[in-house]
Amino acid sequence: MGNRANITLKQLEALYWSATLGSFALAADRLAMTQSALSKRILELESEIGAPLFDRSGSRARVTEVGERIISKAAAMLNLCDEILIAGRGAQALRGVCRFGITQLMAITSLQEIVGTVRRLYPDIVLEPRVDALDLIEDVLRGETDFALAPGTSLDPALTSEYLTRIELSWVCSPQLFPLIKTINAEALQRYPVISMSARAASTNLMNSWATANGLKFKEIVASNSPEAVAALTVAGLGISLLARPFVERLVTTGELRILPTEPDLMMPELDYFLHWRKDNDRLLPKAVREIARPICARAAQPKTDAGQPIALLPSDG
Amino acid sequence: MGNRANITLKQLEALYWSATLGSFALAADRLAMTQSALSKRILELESEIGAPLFDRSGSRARVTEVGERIISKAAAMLNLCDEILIAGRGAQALRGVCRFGITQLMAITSLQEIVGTVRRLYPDIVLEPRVDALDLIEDVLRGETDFALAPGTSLDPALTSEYLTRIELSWVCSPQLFPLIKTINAEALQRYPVISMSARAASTNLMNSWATANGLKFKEIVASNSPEAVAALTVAGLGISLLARPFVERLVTTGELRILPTEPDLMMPELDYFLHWRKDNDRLLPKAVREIARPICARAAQPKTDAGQPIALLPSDG
DNA sequence: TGGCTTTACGGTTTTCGTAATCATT
DNA sequence: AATGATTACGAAAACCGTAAAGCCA
Repeated sequence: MGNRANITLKQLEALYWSATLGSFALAADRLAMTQSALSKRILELESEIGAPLFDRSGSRARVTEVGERIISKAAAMLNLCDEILIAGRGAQALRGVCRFGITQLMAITSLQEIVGTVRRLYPDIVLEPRVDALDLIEDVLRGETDFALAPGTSLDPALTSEYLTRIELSWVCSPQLFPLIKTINAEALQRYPVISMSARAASTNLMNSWATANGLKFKEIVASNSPEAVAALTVAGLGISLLARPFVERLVTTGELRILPTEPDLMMPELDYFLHWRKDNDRLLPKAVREIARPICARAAQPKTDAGQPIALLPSDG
Repeated sequence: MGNRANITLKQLEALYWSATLGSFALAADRLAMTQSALSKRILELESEIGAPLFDRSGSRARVTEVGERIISKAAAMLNLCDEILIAGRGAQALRGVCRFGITQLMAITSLQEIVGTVRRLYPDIVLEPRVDALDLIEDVLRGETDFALAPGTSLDPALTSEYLTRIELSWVCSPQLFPLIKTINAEALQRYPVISMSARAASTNLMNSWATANGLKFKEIVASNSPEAVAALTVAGLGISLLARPFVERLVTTGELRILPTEPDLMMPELDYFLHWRKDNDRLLPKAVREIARPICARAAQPKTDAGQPIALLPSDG
């Protein structure tokens, strides 16, 4: 008699996700179950453990100190469980959902390969890429996503950021405008409106600091959160815009956009992409997906032509 | 959908015990459940893992290679589960059964203190001491017991044996015989029958090799597995016997037995006690009990008088 | 009020023990 | 025959979702 307490792996998984997401509702969503069922699981676990794991005094449930100490052990157990499954069925047995943030650029250049590789190596993993330009890193920190493929860094010590690749930014305009501008300088920026990304997008920040550093001023006419929209508006000839080189490559080859040379002393800094994940996220499944995404993203966005020269295939019209 | 496989801690505990005991029946007994229920748990676990964990071709189920790889992970998970419980309720929360082998001598000198200490530190641990003189180490190797407090060593590499204490053996006889013998030598052994423990008991082995080494012969008249019985027969004056010093102390103080001096060149070797446990038994609960038993046994059997001298409180009668 | 958590309740699924069956020595 | 593992089945317990109720901003 009097054997092991009846702690369940399901309970521990509920604890894990409730803690990392900071909310029972989100955890229930992630675990594909009802808030009510999840709440009962947590309550039951607390009764088994004999101490409250969450502080419900606020509007959202916050993890207690005892809970904090337990979470790492719970995560280790869940990982061991996955390892057991792998020992029996092979690595292909990894099963579950991996949610990650990715910029539009990376989505265009690398997502297809990521998804394909994951499907091949781990057919039972379900991917949930969230394509966005904003808050990708914050989503990782909040636990919303398992990792992010995004430019820029964060100073948060809870985050690991691993360098992936450097992306060139290019000023582009429609072919109609091209003969009127020819090159980016103070005068051109004065004359033609700039179609930019949202203020919080990394490329916009970069553009602003570049402009400030060079004493340039420009008028912004649109701030969309979608690079596709910015590109479309630029194609329509409404203004010039600063976009990632790999992103505009396709439109340049079709002749819808032209790349504007920059005067040498106005060289635009480049955008550094990183793979971001929470240090405490050492679960097997997201780790496996990260390992797949890392080399693909590092490689796919490299300039495909030689020696970092600007792409030399502008169809010389006009 | 498609989340973690439904592996259960109960299933893993069933695997753990079935493997270490090498039998579903014994494991079911230890887990206080039916063979049938345990069999179903294992079957279910195998279906989750996707590979057979036991080979049922023989009469008893034997662990497969896959099973072997999984067991250590399962044990780690069970330990983490205990640690979680401890993090919530404190070390006192350790709950379960610890079964160990112990010799009669250690049972008399130390068991009470072991049980008392365990009850004080871990009120929910149930102890099952198996008092016996035989096969204590084999029981550990088979997984029947979690550890053993026993003399002698084993060469089995699966076993860890840690030195505890050295026990002196004394020749004793009844007070009626004492004036006729006075000292142990070849003549005395020729004349008086020896009441000994079973042939497989450590003290008997020691006695035989001692006799051989010294070219002595004696006639054995009883071979009991109970030192209590040997002592009783000796008290009754049926012969002389060789018993552990701490064991006969009580009977010496009551005057029921007398200790026979040994001639210096016939010094009896001493009996070395060890704490034996299986290397792969790293579960928290038996470890906690081992840590308690170790110092108690190492201390309690030490000679309580100074300088290894024979105890000097023989009531000098007749 | 609105988002989030807990409680109440009914129906489904899982789990367990008894007893019978199968297999190996 | 005897020991040990599996199957059948009925009862008990656990689990989940819907719906209603509390609770904090």
